[in-house]
Amino acid sequence: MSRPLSEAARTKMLGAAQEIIVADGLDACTVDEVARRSGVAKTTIYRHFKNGDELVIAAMECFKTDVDTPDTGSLAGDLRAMVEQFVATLEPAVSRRLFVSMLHRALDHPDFEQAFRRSREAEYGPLRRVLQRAIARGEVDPEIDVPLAMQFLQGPFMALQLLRPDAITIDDRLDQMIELSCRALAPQPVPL
Amino acid sequence: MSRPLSEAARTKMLGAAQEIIVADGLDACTVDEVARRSGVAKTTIYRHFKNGDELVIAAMECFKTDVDTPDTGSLAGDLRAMVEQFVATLEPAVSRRLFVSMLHRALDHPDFEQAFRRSREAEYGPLRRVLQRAIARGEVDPEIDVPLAMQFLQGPFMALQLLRPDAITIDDRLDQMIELSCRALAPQPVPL
Amino acid sequence: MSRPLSEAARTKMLGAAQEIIVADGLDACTVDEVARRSGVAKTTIYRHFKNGDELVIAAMECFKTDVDTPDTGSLAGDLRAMVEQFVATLEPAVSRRLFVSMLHRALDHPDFEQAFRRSREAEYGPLRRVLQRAIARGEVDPEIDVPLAMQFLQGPFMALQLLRPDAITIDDRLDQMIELSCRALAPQPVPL
Amino acid sequence: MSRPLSEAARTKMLGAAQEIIVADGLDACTVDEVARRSGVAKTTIYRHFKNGDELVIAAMECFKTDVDTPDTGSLAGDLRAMVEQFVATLEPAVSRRLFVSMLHRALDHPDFEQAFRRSREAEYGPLRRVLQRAIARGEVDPEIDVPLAMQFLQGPFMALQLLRPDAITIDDRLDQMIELSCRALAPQPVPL
DNA sequence: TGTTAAGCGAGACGGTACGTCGCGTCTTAAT
DNA sequence: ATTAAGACGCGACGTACCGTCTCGCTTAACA
Repeated sequence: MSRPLSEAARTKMLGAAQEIIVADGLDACTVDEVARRSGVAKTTIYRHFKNGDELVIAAMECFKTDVDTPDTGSLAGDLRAMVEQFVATLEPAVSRRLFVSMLHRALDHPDFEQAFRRSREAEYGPLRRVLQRAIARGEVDPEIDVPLAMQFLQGPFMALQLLRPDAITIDDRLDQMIELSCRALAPQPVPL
Repeated sequence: MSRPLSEAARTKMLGAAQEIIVADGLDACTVDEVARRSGVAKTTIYRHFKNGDELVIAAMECFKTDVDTPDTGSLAGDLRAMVEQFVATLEPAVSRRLFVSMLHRALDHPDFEQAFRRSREAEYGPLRRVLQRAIARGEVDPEIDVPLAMQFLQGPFMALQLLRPDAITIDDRLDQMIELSCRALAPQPVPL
Repeated sequence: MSRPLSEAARTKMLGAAQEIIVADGLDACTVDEVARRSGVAKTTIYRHFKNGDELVIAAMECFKTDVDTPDTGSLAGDLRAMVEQFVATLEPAVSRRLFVSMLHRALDHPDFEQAFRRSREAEYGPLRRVLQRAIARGEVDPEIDVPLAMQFLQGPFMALQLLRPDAITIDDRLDQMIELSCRALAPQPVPL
Repeated sequence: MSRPLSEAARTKMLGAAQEIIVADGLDACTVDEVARRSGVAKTTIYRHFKNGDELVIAAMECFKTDVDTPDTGSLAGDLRAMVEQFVATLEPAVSRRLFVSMLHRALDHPDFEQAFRRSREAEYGPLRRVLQRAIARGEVDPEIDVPLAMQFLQGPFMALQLLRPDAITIDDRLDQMIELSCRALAPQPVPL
């Protein structure tokens, strides 16, 4: 019966939060700073979110974009297309920062843990579809354990993303990696 | 005419720092807390280390243990042995925390970035030797790009460690993943 | 063609305001609190008064009671009667609070300054009449400056009211004070 | 055995507090503002004073100056000298503000009540001595109740200070009022 | 008797102060 | 000179009010 929470205020504060996150990282995204940058009063922020963490999590959710399910006709092509989309969506250095920061916060804060998990799920569907199509095509061993295979596919990519400060680039190295992954999952040749 | 830095104090503070790190994580390891727990004065800490980060890094270095180079006769066996040693060295949940925290700090602090890199290098030698023996045995494609192969071996393991809150356990899943990794690197069967 | 301001609402809010003022003092009489206690919405309050100050001032005006002009036949008797009426009108501790609070607000807010002045003028008329009758009776020096004498009469009373936390009581001290005041205003004996 | 509270910090914050008080009044003297103006951190202020009220009270105490006991040979002269000193010490408009504000805060806060009382006691000694000398000289009725007389001397002056927004000035009005006060306390002429 | 402008209740909004916490650094006093 | 203790500046936190503004419902005056 009373005045609803202002959508404008919410937009402004989430916008500011996202700016801060992209520019200076998750840890710079404090309630005070969001209030300063957005012009929204701190009290108002606390009306929308019960604490600073919730604000940050909400801002992070906004980064989520729908992940397409490519269909290039080959597993390698599909994987490459997914990486390309990933890279196109967010500056690789930024996404690396965010990934690490989320992982870090998730260590101690269940809310972040869940948010992180949710954010990863967006990729699971497309990847699973890609994988299953590859199985159907006979590119992948039909007896493979799908969750395991998915984790296996993500692993080298994640190592690349995390351990290389220069982050991911679309290059030969990536292609080689994808090729190795495909080979691992390929149906075993029947031993003579 | 002056007094050398007390080795006893150094020992106490590093010990306390390690205790804190294992028990509550890297972020709990502040100068204040180390002073509290060790009984060593903050001033003293700052005499031994130019700032809190250095203290933490020094404490982290102490965790480093020599990584053996196993020789079981097969790549899969060697990899498994390495994982087993890794798991035996430090509680998996703890090592996961530390890995993530280091990664996080490395984002902004070059000192941590270097420390992190150094800590990883301890594994590179043994892993490289294991890999090269496998090449010699003909288990791995001799034309493989070694750095790439290493990243590829570490990747799935890292994904397992990071994305599973229950951390790594030695089980079938691990074995399967090792098998996939080996298969990825195996020489290509000569097409008929 | 529209709806007039509700008299009922006005009554409720002024009533609540007065209750608060008497019970907890002027500073507790905020728009929020009046809204809470009266059940009238803040909006409505602001529709009746352009701001909280006006509400408070209006509530204060309601306390004003006509001050009688006593006629006991002597200046001392009249003064005492006035004090008695003053004390009977409002709990001394309360009137002390209000006096001080009004004085305080008057420091910065001209509206309160005027309200305070108006509230004091209610006493001026009766006091002036009492004084002039005393002059007529020969109790007071006919050449006295009337405004000065009035302020002089109020002074000790005000000191009593302000500086004694236990506020004013009708007692010997008061009688003595009145006697001294009368003596000061008495016609000077002609020096021989 | 540890580092003592910094006298420099204390000086800076009290100085800033006094500046604020004189310039903008007691109510503008908030912890935040003192921190801003003095450059002293808010936390440090709370190390020196357990809350904002204590800071304000401490700042007020600094205004206290020794009140001289004049000796002009007549009660009227002494009173006038005291008023002159009072006026010379602090801008009348400022002292009026402070007086009212202190009175106001004293209503609800015992700490301020005591501070206010203490601040007034500085005048009591000199005034009492002046009064007693007047009694000795025969200017004042020797059977007078001293506390009553003092209140009586202060009262008209206080009325002047409080009720005149233009505050006190040294002028005829003041002289007349002093004369009335003296007359009130004068020994009663023996009735024939 | 239906329309409609305004009153009305509820509470969101921006603002400012509060007092707390934890950090890394710096200073004193004592060993 | 080293140590212990803790003050210092900084800045985020979350809370409490304040006065104002905005919503959506209701109601009273007019047609």
